Amino acid sequence: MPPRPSRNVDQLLLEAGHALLPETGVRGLSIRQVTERAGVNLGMFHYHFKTKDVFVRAILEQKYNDMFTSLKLTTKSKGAATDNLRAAVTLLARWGRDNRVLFVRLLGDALAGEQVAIEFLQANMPRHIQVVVELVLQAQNAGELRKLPLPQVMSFLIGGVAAPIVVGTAAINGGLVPPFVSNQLEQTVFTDAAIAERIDMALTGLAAPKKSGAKK
Amino acid sequence: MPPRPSRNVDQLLLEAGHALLPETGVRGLSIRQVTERAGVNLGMFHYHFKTKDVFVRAILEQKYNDMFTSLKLTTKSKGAATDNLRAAVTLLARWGRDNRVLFVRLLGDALAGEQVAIEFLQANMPRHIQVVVELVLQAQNAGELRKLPLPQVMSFLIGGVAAPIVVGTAAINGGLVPPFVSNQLEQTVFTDAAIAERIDMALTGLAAPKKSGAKK
DNA sequence: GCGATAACTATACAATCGTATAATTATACA
DNA sequence: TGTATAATTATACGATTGTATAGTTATCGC
Repeated sequence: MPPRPSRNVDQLLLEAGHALLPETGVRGLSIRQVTERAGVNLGMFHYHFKTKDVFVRAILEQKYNDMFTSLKLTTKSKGAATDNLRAAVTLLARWGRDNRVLFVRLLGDALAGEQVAIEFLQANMPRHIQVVVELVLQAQNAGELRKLPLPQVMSFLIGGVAAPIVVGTAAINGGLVPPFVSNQLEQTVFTDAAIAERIDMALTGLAAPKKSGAKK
Repeated sequence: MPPRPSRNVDQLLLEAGHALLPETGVRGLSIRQVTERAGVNLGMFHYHFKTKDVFVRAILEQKYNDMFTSLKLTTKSKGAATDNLRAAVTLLARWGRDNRVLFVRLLGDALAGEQVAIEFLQANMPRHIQVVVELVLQAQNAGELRKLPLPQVMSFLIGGVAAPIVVGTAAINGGLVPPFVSNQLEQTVFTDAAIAERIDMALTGLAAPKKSGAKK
């Protein structure tokens, strides 16, 4: 029973999908566009993946391995709680920056109600957020941070640290800003130093009204 | 020359558009859906508005009057610069909260590359942002805030204060969170008190390393 | 070389979209 | 009362979408 050998068209399709998805988002991704880019017959899409949902899910699953496996957050209990928190948030923020293009697109898709994007974020984000939550609680219990409501703390922290990356990326990708502003953004907002600075500022704002807070 | 009197179908269409746009966004807005909701023949759409772009622009223009005219920011030079900044940011943040549903949708549309949404935000946002920029510069020159790069300051300030509202709204609208979490969000993130708290935290983080910062 | 079998091609279907237009209707004035 | 005229209707065009399928092709074991 020897059939015709595969030309691995499914791989070509997935590669084209990886290239196109960050540009177009889920809703904007056209099957014909994918097959054309892959240099493959339209029928092969249905042959391998049946539906667009399955295809996108396959792409995101591969993205997951590229993105989330590089994000290893640990809750070590050594040292000051705030320092552990700072370390975790730093890792998370840098990871968001390094994956910002796809990440912003997924956020946009999820915001537009795209189910498959929502599911992906819902499935993969909370686990890592939870690490930060626990570190925040530790820092609060240690008296290093004020005991504000968790949603308030988390959204302020993530908003202050990560939102600059999101809006900066969106502005650059959307062509809203001229190139020299893009460079300025990258140098004053995207760098490790800028991230660290924002984290320090956020933690200072969240710090308990002690004598010396969490200044750098 | 007495013609047939109008039944003001254009008004009905605009009303339907106002109701649907925040739910669907620009791209998701279907002309047939609009006419159906307005109880009006499909042809009337082309008769009154010709194209979807014109229609959406008309809706946004009306929204503008509802939204932006209620936002009057002034740069008064009385009192501490930081206090003026705090007042302006407070107004801006409350305004964002009050218009959050449409606002988040427009952000999503713009993020998805929808031209008409981009133009609307580009045309109307910078003017109000500029007021904050100037107040930040005044506070920096007064030595009340550290002289960090403007993009860093603005994105941190707006991110920390407004991002919680945006993500909270998106989460609620997208049905990502159960109702009791929605209530929790609204009470710990959306209230005037919560906004004021975030602004204080952000300003504390941005404050010059003086003896006493901008604590409440 | 033959044939079984999976890979592949060409094409079509049904739905939805924005847009357009020819025909019909209802009115206020002559 | 007839008629000019704008408002309204019914319908269609062309493009694009995701999905499906009948038929063709190339290969390996025999």
